[in-house]
Amino acid sequence: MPSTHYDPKAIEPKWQKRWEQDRTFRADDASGRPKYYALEMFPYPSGSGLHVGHLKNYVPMDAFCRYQSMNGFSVLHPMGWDAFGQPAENAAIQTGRNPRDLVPEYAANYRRTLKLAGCSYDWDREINSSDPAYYKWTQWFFLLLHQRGLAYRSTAPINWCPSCKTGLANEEVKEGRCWRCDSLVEKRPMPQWFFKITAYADRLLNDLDGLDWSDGMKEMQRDWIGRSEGATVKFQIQNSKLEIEVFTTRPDTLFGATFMVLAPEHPLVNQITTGAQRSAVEAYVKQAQGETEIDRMNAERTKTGVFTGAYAVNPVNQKEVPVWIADYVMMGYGTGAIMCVPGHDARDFEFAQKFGLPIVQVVSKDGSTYELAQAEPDEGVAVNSGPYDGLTTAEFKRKINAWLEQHKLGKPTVNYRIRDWLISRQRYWGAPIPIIHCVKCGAVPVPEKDLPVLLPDVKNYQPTGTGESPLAAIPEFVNVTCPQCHGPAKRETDTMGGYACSSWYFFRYIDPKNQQAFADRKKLDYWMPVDFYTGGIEHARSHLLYARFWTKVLYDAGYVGFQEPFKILKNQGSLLAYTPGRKPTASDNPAASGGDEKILDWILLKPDEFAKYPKDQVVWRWARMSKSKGNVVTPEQIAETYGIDSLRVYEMFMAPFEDDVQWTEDGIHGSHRFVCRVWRWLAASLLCYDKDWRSQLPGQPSDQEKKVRRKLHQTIQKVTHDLKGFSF
RNA sequence: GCGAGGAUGGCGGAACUGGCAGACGCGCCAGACUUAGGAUCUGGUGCCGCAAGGCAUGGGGGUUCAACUCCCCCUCCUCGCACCA
Repeated sequence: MPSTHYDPKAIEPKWQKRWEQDRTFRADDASGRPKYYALEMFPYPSGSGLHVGHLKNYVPMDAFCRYQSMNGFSVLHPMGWDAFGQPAENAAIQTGRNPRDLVPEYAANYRRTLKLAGCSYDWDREINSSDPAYYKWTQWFFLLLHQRGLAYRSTAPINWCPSCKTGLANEEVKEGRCWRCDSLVEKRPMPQWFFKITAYADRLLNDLDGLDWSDGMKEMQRDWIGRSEGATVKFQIQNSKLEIEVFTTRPDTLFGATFMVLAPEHPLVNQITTGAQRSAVEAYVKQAQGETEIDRMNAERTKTGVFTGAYAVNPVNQKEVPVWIADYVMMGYGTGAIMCVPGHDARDFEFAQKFGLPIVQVVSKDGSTYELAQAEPDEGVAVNSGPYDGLTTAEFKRKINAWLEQHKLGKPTVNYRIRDWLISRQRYWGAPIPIIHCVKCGAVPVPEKDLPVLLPDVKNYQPTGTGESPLAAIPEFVNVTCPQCHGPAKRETDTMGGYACSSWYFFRYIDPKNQQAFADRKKLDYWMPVDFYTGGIEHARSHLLYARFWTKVLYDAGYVGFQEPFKILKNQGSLLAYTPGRKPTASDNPAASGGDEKILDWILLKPDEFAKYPKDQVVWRWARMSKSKGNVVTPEQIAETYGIDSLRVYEMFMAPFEDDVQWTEDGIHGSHRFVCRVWRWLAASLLCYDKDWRSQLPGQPSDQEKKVRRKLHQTIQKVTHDLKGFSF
């Protein structure tokens, strides 16, 4: 009989121990029950441990899993560690210790806190992506992609973080800065491995329609894939055999193309530039090279450019059009060259005005011609377009595409914004790329039987900055024989970026100890796909895109029978803590004096600074809870004062799962009182509980009894409805 | 600029397919218990009004017996992308 006094310190350890002993949350592969796979994005273990903000993700899913389990589902709810990659390695570098030693310590700490928080994980399935038994299969995936022609090596200018000293995928660059350290990213040409995610662009786009994800999330992926339909058109250089190919979404405006612009890096620039213009062009190219990505991408900037001296011929009307170079054209998109229609494109209009280039109207609202005060990008009726006058934009596009194709001057083309996934990292802490470079045979994949390629244990793991990973300094690792010709060869020394590990981890939970395959097919068929996935929105364009890509590759190769790994996805809001900071001064903002730092509007005060800082100048704000801001509350603290259940109630209840929550001590106090009240009420009810209640039911219930029963069922209905909607 | 989401008491937020607006928590008010209360418990609490009653879901219009919910216009907020041709 429970006491009417609520004593979490007696209740919670008792049950946590029981769960541990009975392995209550073990997922059964052969229960015969319908399955439910619930997953939270696995964390990278860091030294600062878990705080109550992290639990905002884990606790609601935990409650939901318990509910599903009580409803008869066989629930798979696993946990593991995203232990390879920059986050873990940077943390290790900061503490001056080896990530190999740190990861297990940190993981143990996380595991302890999650158990304290009462989370119902099947710990028998715990995984660690830096474990050779795990990364063997990460390497196997590399080989699978390689075998299917989806992994290739290329020397192209890539994103380079000068502080982390490694190449980065496009998805790891935010506003021109490194995702881990915020440094401005540079361009460096280096031989690197890429995964051909662009080959899956259309499928990644189309299959979004069937997913139960938020509109915002799907839209972010659509934007990132960036499909646009148009045409490629060839322009002949006057008095030359050379031609410039452009991509345009508006082939119907060809008659209004009065000049062309090439990106400064375009390979034809050097060949077409005339003697008179050479020095001006070279100076401009040099200047453009010195600019950072962030300068280049700034749309507010006024247009600059230089005439190459060359002219091209507009294929539809044979008019000569001058060819310019300008940095508003990006080499990485389309063909790196554009035809310019100043009448109907704002950027071209600005450029034409500045350099006195002709502006011709070819689209009209009503079929009449009039003076253009600005570019008119809207669709309409063709004018000044010879035989096409009077056609609507859509008709014109159809006809001109056919004409271009017939005369071999162009063709309908689809372009994507997404680029291939750069996977090489010049860093120690990752899965070695399973490739051997042989002078005779080229890049030879390591035979599957030789996997895993073990990451050597080294003292010095710091990134070198030379463009080579620290592994290049280990002769025993580097010097091998070629698997094909058995001649001397050298191992690839780059490692894979951490996103490789997280692109398939949800498969490994299904069969975490399998040594013959990444997971058993029967088990995959039972458990996959993930029914409900939660995690941070910051992975919208990276992890979630990569994982979908790899799943489709597995499907194509016949390893799985589904094409989408995550049916339902929700992104948790953050936990915000009221945090002291100060207003920045001029010296905090080097940007104002031409530096490259971000402009700051608030600088948080660490606890020691806060103690010294004049109180009347402190500015308080709600800021995301994090160890680095010094505003964390730990689950241990709350467990001590109120008990974990009060914390769990608070985190689930204070706002919808996807919204931010402001952490207040008053709020947790209220949740605690609520839990106390429930306990007291329940304990009191149990005093009058009659086990034999069924036989006591009256044949004809009184009105009072009917009311009680109605209320009971209304409550069941409401609670069921709320839980199913992940609303607490 | 483009795209997505949002706006409900003093505060966080409920309200499923249109059907009693404001669940629950904070705060506030009153009472109980106390030497004491920044503890605990009980009750009350959208706004105006003594009351009857009236007014209320960012603003304006519309559909409907009925609108927080659907449609149109506007304002503001948050997030994402941003010279992508």
